[in-house]
Amino acid sequence: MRGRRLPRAFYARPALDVTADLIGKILVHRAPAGETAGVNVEVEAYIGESDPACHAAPGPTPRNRPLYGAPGYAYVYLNYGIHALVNVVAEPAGSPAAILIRALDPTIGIPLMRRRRSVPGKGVVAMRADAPDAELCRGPGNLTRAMGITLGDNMRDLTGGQLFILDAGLARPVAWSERIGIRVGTESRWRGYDPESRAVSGPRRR
DNA sequence: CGTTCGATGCACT
DNA sequence: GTGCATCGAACGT
Repeated sequence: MRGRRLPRAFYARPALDVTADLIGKILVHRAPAGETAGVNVEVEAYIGESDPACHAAPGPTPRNRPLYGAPGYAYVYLNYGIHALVNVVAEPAGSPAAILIRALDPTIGIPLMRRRRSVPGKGVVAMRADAPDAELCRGPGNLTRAMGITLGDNMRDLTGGQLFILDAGLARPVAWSERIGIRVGTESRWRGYDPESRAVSGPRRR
């Protein structure tokens, strides 16, 4: 896997710019079990205390602390008591914003991803063995499971650890829509995705 | 095709 | 005690 690790400056920009530029970049996780990686094909921005769907909406709390910190760090939290969801902190420190990674096009470590997904967990059903590769990282909860990303990765520095994002020079088209799965803040079309990828979550399948 | 619903942990009120 | 930035099985049409 060739490419340049995204520097802090990439993340220290307006969240929507980061969101758009994240599509086509490669999320990499080097774990003891092996390396996994995939191309970002679906991401969502959560921006500021005025965004009711953003975890910063209630103001600073212990949980959302990473959002207020420096950009280029991971924000991982437990959702529905079951899924670890991974975000990338954007914008300068003090401006709470994050981009949720919702789907990847798997490129490296596919057997390892398949192995992880095949293990049933708490409230999680094992993925069918005959499921296509595009299903491995389709959806934010599925993606962290396949990549081996856990709550222990919260606040990890994406510019200097085993979890990082690579610019491999891939060009992917970007389409925009409303964010998925939220009950407030649905007006904002802050979901960016690659309309040509089959790994994108949501109702559009085939 | 569509909608409903249970599993599960915890931050926040 | 309430409500999730989910997932997939089970059901209805």
